[in-house]
Amino acid sequence: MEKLYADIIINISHEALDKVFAYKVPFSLIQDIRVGQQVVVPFGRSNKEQTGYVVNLSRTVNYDESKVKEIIRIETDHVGVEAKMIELAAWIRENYGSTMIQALKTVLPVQEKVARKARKYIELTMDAVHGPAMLEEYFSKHYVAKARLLAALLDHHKISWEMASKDLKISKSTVDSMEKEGILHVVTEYYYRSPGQFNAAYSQTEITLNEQQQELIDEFREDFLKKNYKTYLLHGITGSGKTEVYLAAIEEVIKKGKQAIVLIPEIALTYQTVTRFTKRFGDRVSILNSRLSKGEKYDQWLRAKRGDIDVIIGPRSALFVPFPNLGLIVIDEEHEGSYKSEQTPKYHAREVAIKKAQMEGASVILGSATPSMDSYKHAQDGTYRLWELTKRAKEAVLPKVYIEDLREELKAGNRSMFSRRLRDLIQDRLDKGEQIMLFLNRRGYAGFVSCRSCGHVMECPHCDISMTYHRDGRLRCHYCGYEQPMLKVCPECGSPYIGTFGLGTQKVEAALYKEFPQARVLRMDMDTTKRKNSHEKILSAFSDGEADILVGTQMIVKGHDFANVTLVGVLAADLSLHANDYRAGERTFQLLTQAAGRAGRGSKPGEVVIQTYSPDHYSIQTAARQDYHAFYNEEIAYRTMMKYPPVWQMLVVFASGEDKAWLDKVMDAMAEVAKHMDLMVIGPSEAGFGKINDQYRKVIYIKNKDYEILVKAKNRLEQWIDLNNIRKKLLVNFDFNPMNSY
DNA sequence: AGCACGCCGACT
DNA sequence: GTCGGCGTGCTC
Repeated sequence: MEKLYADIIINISHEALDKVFAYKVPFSLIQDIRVGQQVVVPFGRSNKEQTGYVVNLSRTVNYDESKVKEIIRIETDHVGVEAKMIELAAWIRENYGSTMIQALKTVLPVQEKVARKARKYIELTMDAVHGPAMLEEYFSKHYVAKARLLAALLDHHKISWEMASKDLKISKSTVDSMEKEGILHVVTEYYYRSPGQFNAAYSQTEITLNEQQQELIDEFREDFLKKNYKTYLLHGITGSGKTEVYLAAIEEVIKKGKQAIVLIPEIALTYQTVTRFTKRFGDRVSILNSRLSKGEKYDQWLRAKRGDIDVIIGPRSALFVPFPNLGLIVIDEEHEGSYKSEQTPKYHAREVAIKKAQMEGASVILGSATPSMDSYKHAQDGTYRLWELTKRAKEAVLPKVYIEDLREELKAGNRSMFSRRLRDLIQDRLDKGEQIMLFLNRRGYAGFVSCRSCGHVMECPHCDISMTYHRDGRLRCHYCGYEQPMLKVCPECGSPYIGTFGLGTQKVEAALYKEFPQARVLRMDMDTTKRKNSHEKILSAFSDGEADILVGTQMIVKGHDFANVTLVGVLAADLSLHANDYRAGERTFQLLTQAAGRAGRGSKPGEVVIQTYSPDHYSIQTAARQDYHAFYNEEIAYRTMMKYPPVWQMLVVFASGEDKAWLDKVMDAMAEVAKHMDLMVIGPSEAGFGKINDQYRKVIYIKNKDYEILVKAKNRLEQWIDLNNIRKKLLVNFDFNPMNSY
């Protein structure tokens, strides 16, 4: 039998973990060894037994072969938290395409700054009477390091490890030997860095459920007690009280001594949402978000592992919090694109959650007012249990929605960005002292710059994408950051008539000041929310009535309740409708439905104005009627016809590199490999942005009805890539059922 | 992290 | 010569 080697990550939780060590697989283990397994290996000069994880298997080693040791045994009975995580990482690697190290890094927390969570002290244990005598002895024996340390300890009793090593230049071996002599003691004080910004008062208020909600919870309880762990899709219109259902389900799970993970899109991870959980579960809840430092994140991880908390709330990555006895994973706003990772492995949190729940015996609740096509199809198939909440909890009525055709506005001589109806309604609300939200799916002051004479668009020389005009008079590329001053004449035809087009939030703000000079306007977009907490500040200012109109991008439509908002305007629904990927219709429907749901959350009825150039499009029509089922039926017909997910499955092979000829050659060859597997192959074609940072980019789309077959195709291609050493010159990525366009 | 190796001063 | 503290660097 051939020789086999394994790359192994040693399970010492330290920086040294970030490295693989090569070991030989003994003949007796060749049959059983697999990637992701936990093994015991001899490590270091003393050949101390260490636990490690198999990260890769190969026939060759690139290390001095005489120094390669053999694996001692495979650890089989280990069921620790880490082992579960490793298993999940192995699944992610297989199903999304990445190296085992990349998969492990997504699943295990970064531990590089762990040391700082603990303060180490050196404390004198020997009594003060014997101390000076000991010091004398050290001096006489010329034990300089020991004497130095003891003298300091006699003075201060307790000194920090940092001071001892930096100021006194004491090494660890000195401390160790003195500890053995019984002179001192090393104290490690651990403390949690608490994120602490959501310390809402704990008030054990009973959750009051309406009849519909209660039925669902009864069903959940029954399934849960029978250990019948399912995935539930909770489809509830805006304001139908999905959060109450989550809270009640979590309560059931905690009662049985299990823990819950709550995933929320980062953008919706706000004070309002988190407070509802902290009020209910007090300090047994913790929060993860991107604003936490690595150390803070690690501490939340540790608290979960130790059983100090029952509920963790966070974005996608909170999925990997190591609860000892997981009972439930809730995914709120499950249709959100942010649940799909943008980095390799490009996993979808929903799918990983379901896998994890299956591995650990837990239930999953997916919640949304506008479920993703993928989830709703699973619910229709019966793979998920469909729960529908149809009643608005607080007797609020659905808003009245107007669709305004912008083409008609232009014909009528209205060249403003506000339709006549929207303008009238804004004036009406300003007069009544009610609030308005204007929603725009774009950021920045204005869009691209083009020539009005010849139509030439100013593009980034490195990225093939149009540059954006900024108010400081410069043109910038949003992809690579290239910038240049605004041009005076068109580089193509020399015409001086060049200018900015498109619609940005700043432009809307300016137009509002012009048309409604008395209105107080707040703007919320990427630019105004860059600073920490600025997001919260803007929202609370608006909530407190410090402004009449809130103008913003997507981020204003996510789950914020403002009782006094009675008018919502969508300024250009087409911006998301004509994006060049197959999910554009779905995204537009979701966006419009959510935006419309913002109007009339209080006692006053709301109105919504949707401005568009395509008033007859089904995404816009069905969103206006808040009719999810009608939208689903239209959309699934389109997906079926076009062989798009979720009806068909799609694998994107993306590659980029400097050498265009080589890229072309490799992509053509990979397309051939896929075609030989009898798969439907589209491309290779140039990516939407054919060149970014002087790297050429190409994609291949592979489609099949069966996901498993695409996984096989990915494995075959990975094999081919390794065999031909493709990764030396090209970056190759796999993406299943992509959420964004290439 | 843990551990062994090797340098160097001190003592018999 | 030899003993032992102390600092350094490596671990497949």
